[in-house]
Amino acid sequence: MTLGHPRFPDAASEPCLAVRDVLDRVGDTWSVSVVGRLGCGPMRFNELKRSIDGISQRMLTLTLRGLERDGLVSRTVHPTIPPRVEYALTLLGRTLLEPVTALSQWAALNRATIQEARRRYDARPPPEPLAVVEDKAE
Amino acid sequence: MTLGHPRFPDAASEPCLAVRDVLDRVGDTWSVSVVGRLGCGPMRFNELKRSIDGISQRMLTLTLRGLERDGLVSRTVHPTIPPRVEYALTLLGRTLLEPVTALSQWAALNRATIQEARRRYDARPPPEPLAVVEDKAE
DNA sequence: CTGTATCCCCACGGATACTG
DNA sequence: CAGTATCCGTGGGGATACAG
Repeated sequence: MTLGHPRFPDAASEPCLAVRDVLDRVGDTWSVSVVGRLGCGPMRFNELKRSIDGISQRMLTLTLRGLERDGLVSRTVHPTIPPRVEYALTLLGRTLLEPVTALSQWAALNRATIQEARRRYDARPPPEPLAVVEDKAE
Repeated sequence: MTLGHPRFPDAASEPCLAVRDVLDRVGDTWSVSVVGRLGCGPMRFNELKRSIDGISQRMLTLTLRGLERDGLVSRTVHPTIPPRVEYALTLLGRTLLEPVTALSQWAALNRATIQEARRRYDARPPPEPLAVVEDKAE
């Protein structure tokens, strides 16, 4: 039953489905950034907004709501004037930080390689004009 | 310089940006599934298509092209009739399998918890009708 | 300060048909 | 078998304005 190529454990048979779950949550444009920032400690709304480059108010709210909904982030309102709302990772949210960090390290490590591969790929001549399509002078 | 709450290493200052890179590649609907399947060994196009539930021909092609472009997947054409094309993870692609698996394990482990959190969140009464809006009988 | 509500664009991805 | 081409719907996300 030995095969000619290395086999990983079924590291990806049903786990695949599980990954999609996480990615559906964390794969969007902003969740990781938010979780990342909160990984450094609780933060207020505008503090987050300022520290995450390019995020809109709307998206920050939506992202935070999503994370809160899934129990990854807690939201604490201090009923003062002006209002003060603090967001923080929950215990669950912090455990997520680990695999995400692993991913980020992989990314940091291989970013250059990937960009190079991409560059090469893009620089390839298109396969061929296929059949010469009789470009008859109209 | 001690603060009142646990601090993670800057696990997310610039790494954040790196993560986005990976997620832009792997965060889409199908990449992880494809990489996952290929983690079990090389496969042909339709073999992949059949083994990944719900993927369309178009998306399989696009996903494979993307992964190939980034040097994560190799594409080998056997010029026979009918054509035979084999896809496989490159070395780089295999290293990606690791952090992805970590993520999938996290997902598998916490899926139930998250769904429960989600259920509770959704079952919450809407904050309030705000101010009673004088629903005067028109 | 911390949001919600609207409008609007466009990229992702499905369905289908055609080709080497 | 292994794609490419086309059409099209949906929703993610930006910009802006308004509200408690």
